[in-house]
Amino acid sequence: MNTPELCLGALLCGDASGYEIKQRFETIFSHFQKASFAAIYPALTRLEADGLVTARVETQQKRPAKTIYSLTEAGRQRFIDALHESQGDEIFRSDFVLQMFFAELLDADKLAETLERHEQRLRETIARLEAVRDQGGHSPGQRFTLDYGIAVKRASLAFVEQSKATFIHEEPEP
Amino acid sequence: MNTPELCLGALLCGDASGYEIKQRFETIFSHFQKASFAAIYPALTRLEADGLVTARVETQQKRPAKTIYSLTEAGRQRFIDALHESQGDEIFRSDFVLQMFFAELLDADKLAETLERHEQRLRETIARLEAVRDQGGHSPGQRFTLDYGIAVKRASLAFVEQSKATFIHEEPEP
DNA sequence: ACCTACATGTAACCCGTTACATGATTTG
DNA sequence: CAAATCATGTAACGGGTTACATGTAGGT
Repeated sequence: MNTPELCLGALLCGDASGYEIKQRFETIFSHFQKASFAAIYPALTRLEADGLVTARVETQQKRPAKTIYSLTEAGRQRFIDALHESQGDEIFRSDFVLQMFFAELLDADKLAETLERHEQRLRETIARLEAVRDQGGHSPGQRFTLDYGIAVKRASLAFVEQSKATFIHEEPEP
Repeated sequence: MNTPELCLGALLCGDASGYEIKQRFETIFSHFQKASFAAIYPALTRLEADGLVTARVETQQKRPAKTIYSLTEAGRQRFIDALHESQGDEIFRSDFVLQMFFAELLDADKLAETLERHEQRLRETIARLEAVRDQGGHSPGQRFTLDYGIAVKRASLAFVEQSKATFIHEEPEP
């Protein structure tokens, strides 16, 4: 799925501006999809030209005006079609795992930092997902994605914690 | 890490042709990095021009001649530097998780197929990683990446298997 | 004074993918 | 006899990123 299609998906959760769509990518979608402003804004312009969304401008006091987009019926259908056509492909690329593959070539310091940082990130991701989950109000599908993310990240964390000793040999403080 | 840098890493495991480098991406690197022929071959040409690898042609009977690349000391150092500079970034994008997020919009059939297919893929990946691991001869770092992959994929599989009942309601065969 | 949040956009660039082209040999 | 494996490459295209540009309001 490319950015325009993902924007349709984001709008299925309710009308939103480009800025707000980006926020959805940072919260509910954050652990399985990404999109930048530079991809979202042109996508929305295009989707409007194609009749898949409609736009209206909302002026605010004390805030810049924003353009709110709504799915049209065609847009809704387009997204559902795309969902059905999707083969469920996944992309995973990890420089962390690459670093560990070549752990023997890393300085002891860098190796320790790498593991530490990765643990940290996993803990942050888990905390963020739990926070979103605990807000409640999710459909079973949405709930699945949150719990799935939490389960997988927890397994990663457990494995890293357990393997740490193999790679890091505590030195007494001088 | 981009394709040229990854090729240096692949060559750290021993001299290889472009074709053989691709095979390394399909086996030992397969669960955390990807590279296509169309990215590898130009990368190798470039690396040679930059003095990071050397090339020699090896003729074979009954097989096309192949160009074997070897890391130079500069190439080896370049890769180690890149490893140290890496922030361990990860990219994960999953259309499967997206489909599950919108599970309520999918046909019962498509939903069942989606879950089934994902389970299948997870089992295949686990089996492939176990096969590579059981060949033995890996450094602790390499071993970590294999075991990490297996641990994470098993957790995913367990979660999907356990959640299946929530989404699929077995209908008696007509 | 400075940074963050809100809000939208463009231009240049990079990297990688898809598809194509070629050709021998082995396996089913 | 078709398909897969071995082996290398190019050309066109597409998609997304980085960086830039602009401006207000509110918090530290």
